[in-house]
Amino acid sequence: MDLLWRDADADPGGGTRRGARQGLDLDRIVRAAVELADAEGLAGLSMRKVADRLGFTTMSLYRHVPGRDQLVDLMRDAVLAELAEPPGTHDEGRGEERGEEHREGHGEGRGEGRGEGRGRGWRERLEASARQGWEIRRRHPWLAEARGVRHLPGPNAVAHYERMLAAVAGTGLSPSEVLAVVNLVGRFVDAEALQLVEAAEAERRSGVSDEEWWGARQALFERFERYPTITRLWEEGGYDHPEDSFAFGLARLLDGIELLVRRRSGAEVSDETRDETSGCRVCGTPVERPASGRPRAYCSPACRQRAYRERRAAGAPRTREAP
Amino acid sequence: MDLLWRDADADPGGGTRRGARQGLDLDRIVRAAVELADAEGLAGLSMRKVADRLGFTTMSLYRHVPGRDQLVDLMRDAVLAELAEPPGTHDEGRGEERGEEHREGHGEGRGEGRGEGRGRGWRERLEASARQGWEIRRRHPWLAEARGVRHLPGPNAVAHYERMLAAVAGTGLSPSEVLAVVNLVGRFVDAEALQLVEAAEAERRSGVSDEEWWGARQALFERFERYPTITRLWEEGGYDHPEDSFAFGLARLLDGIELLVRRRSGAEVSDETRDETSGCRVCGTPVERPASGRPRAYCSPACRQRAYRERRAAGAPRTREAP
DNA sequence: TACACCCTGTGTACGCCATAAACACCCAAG
DNA sequence: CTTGGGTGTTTATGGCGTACACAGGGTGTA
Repeated sequence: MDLLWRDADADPGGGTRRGARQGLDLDRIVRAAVELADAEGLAGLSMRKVADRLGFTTMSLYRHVPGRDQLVDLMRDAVLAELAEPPGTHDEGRGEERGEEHREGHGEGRGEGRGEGRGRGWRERLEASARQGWEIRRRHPWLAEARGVRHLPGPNAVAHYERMLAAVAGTGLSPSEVLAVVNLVGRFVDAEALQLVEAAEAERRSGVSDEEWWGARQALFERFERYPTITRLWEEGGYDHPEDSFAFGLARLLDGIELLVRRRSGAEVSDETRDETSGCRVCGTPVERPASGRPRAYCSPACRQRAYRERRAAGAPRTREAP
Repeated sequence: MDLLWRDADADPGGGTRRGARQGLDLDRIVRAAVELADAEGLAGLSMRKVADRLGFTTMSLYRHVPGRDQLVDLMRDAVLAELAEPPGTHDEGRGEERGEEHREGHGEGRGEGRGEGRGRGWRERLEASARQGWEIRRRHPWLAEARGVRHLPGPNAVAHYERMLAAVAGTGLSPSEVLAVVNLVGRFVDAEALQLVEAAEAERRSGVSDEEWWGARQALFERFERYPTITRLWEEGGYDHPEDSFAFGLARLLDGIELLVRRRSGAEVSDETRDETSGCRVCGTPVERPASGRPRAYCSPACRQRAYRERRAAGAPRTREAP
């Protein structure tokens, strides 16, 4: 914990920090561990291997890190630093290389959205955060494996969390709903990344076991005659050109969340929220914008009326039980 | 693999199966292992402990099971047998006790839906499958942990998979979309269960480390002053009465999927699909049913018109390429 | 300058894990 | 009776995290 949050504290540089050479060092350890985990997965990470990689004995690590679990916590946060700032906030040019290739598929039809202004749409921002998390997990798949153990959030993790919350906080959802939404999306990203790990793992253990694996698979698919739907989908080629499961899932998820947001607010939509939503405020049906005049907010009189009724009735956002 | 799928094969009962007492036995091993994992999690499962629990030496297990991984595969499928049949298909009353308490919150407003007929709604069926998976994972949280390793699906897993696919297959989505939807929901259930494991794990390691843990938490929350949104949500009580994260997530997910289904088909809605959707066929807005006469299918003339236009334009249901 | 101390790195050791290999037994088929 | 396979045991190997005692060197103080 102290180690995780030791940013502004201590470390004034006055110590023995001289030749910068052979001293073991928390950062060196963490960096070596990250490299190792990148290459061999979290299961392949051992104190021994980390120490070997640095040319020290195993136990030397324990002078700097309490134990393996805490090392993983540190690795997690070290890596999460990569998304520290969505490039474009102070921090004069340090010239890092950065991958920066994302934003490839972009879900479904839903237009690119021209939101550029200060507020941007919550959906756009939430999606961006999710994609950032996804990119990081593609570079460091073990991040997803590090779930399940005692997970102390570091400063970078919290910062990312805060950013996601901030994106959703302006939607008019209740506090607990905001949290639920962000957790949901976060878990989705992790779950998706876990699938990556699974695939990588399978690939690593390839070679000898691969034929056995595919033999089993083959035998399996022969048994599948009993399962009509699987067989049909197989024959129709559903497995040949699979969807991009991350993009697909994210789109569904955001659609579902958007529906909730619409249902909840529907009414007091300030213009900031408004110009990013692309459909009827009530039901989400895409609504054709007239050639001239003010763009329509509802797809139909029925929806407009419904919105009015809700505005009348609801008043308070039903968040907590009123006294 | 052979072990996993050894259902209808062999085992005619003609062997040495006599006193039914002290022989080690695959089923006994698997059962003991499941008990152990239920109690201590997958990490606490070791060949030694399983053997000890049965009163044999460690190595004796290897006479019946190739290794730990395969044992886990067997455990998984053994446990998945609990959802073999969604109670109500032949199988004369065996009088199992069964939990059967679910269906508590049921998402949001969305009416109970009276679907009882043969087809039932795809959403209802998919949701039921998801809840089944969820219930099983609440009984056996290690199921979620067993992801990530090489995962050979057993007959029960495949049966469940088939059931979910069948639920979605009638929606008019493309084959790859059907697969993506089912995978998405399946992963969601697992991810949600993983969170359970995490909590349980934290609870198990309680006692001494708990104060340290909460101490850290406390110190953490003091740092949170830097994060305005987190602080605000905290102060507004969002963390005090959290949403049921499974129910919430599932509702969002299904909403998103339903939107896709509507967008895809929109048109040729056969009556089977129809009487389960509770809202406007196009936009999903809840539509009040008139006191007398045929229930309305659209919330507004606009939506009716839109449906008509799409019906004109689309023609074929675009599910598979027509000859 | 001398002494003490602490910080860091090391070596050894323990207990846990999965599993390979060789051995012991018992029952049934030849 | 011999023989052989199924079954359980013993012993051993190599990997893991980490506790503990120790060593050496730089530093603060006398």
